[in-house]
Amino acid sequence: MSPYYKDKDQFLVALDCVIFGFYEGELHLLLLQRNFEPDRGKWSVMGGFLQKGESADDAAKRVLYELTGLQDVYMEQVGLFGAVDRDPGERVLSVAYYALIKIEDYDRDLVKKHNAFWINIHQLPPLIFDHEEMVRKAREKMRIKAACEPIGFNLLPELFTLGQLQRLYEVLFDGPLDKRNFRKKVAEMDFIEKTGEIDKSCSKRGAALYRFNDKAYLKDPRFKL
Amino acid sequence: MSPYYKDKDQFLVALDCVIFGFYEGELHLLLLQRNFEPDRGKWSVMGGFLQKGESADDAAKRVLYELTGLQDVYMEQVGLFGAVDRDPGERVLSVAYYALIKIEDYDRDLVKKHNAFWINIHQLPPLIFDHEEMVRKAREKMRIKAACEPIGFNLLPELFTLGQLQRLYEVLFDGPLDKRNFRKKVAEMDFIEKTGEIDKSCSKRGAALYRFNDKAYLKDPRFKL
DNA sequence: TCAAAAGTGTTAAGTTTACACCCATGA
DNA sequence: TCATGGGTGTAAACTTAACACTTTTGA
Repeated sequence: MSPYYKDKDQFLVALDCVIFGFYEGELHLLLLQRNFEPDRGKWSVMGGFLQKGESADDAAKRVLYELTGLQDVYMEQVGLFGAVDRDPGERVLSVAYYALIKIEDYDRDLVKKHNAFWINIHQLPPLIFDHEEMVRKAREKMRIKAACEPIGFNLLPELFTLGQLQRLYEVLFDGPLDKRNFRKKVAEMDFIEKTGEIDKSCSKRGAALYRFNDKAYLKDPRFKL
Repeated sequence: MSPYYKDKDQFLVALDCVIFGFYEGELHLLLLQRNFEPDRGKWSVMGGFLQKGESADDAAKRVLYELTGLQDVYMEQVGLFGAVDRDPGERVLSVAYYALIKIEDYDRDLVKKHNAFWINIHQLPPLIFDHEEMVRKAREKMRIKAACEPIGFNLLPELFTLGQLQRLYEVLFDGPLDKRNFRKKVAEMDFIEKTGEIDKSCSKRGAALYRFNDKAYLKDPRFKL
């Protein structure tokens, strides 16, 4: 180490990943029931340690991959959690991220192996350390982003109905939306494309399936629900 | 160290502080021209290293205090900057913060001692490492916050004119505001109080001085410019 | 006397909200 | 046949944007 830095303290740095999924009209988090110490049996978000030679963003992707087998996932940093006693065992800094995943895609075996479960966001158990604050901040940050950028589509399948889309935004913004007003706005966004296909699973009548066209969005990025 | 953590890598952690100030109708940053290695002579934001036994937030306050002599300053975390090669000398993680200070309050001697200068935000020199990205993200985060919470007052003196306030928000939002519309909105916010005092320094005619009443704001926090 | 910033209301345009009924189908 | 979610338009309320002249006073 260069002399300039050599008398400075060094720290363990963890990555913690708040993983959002959407199914059955509800927002869920992928949480681990720890089968290892410390705090065996308690609930936490998925974490791991930063390693020499990897960036924080890469480490967060690795941690997500280890649990879900997914790559190229929408992730954002929530921030650094740096309270001295946040981990009672040892001084550990943690960088929290959130991820939005399509819930049909993840690797069931990996998740089972980690003893992880999808928990409805309205029925969260107590979490270890400062993980509840991480979840709160992740949700808030995601909500703000979702209000002005079309990130919600990362939580939906490739093809989705307007009913699903509306329900997603009702859950994200935590309040009912008017169906006609909602559809009026969607119709104005050219990057939300009707595919011609019909979904028969959600309703008896069947509903038109739509797709988010990210190239069209980049050409004309006007999003506001 | 407990056995569970002992084989994990450890990291140097820096704090970097993007310090905003407002005077002469312009937004400025307090930047250091480094008179020490590495990168002597180059420009950077104020930084320091995290120490054992202090939280990241406390360390950021310390770093700000060391440069300005100010305490109880509005600060927000921008995020962790964790690229592997961000500091070419050594692997150093950095947690960036931004601070909003009343520019008439800081300690001139400390600033001089650190070889720091107020630089107009539109005339920034190249900065070392990833400090330009820190500044960009800090500005963006501050802008978003300033749009829905009354944090701008941290950049103004206790007493200010409506002209100063409007100019501040024009600078923050980077565009002209209509004077009559602006004043109409300010008049609706009961926590922006006319003091009865008159400022004669900004104009020949004199302008009414206002004050931000934070207790009144907490009672009825409706802010939107 | 004039330059410079302070102060003051109204109208048009645009956006948001509220609201109710028919449709197609599987059970 | 009925319960379920899909699909559709209009009018009122509200918000935002545009706009010009008078006042005061120090230089």
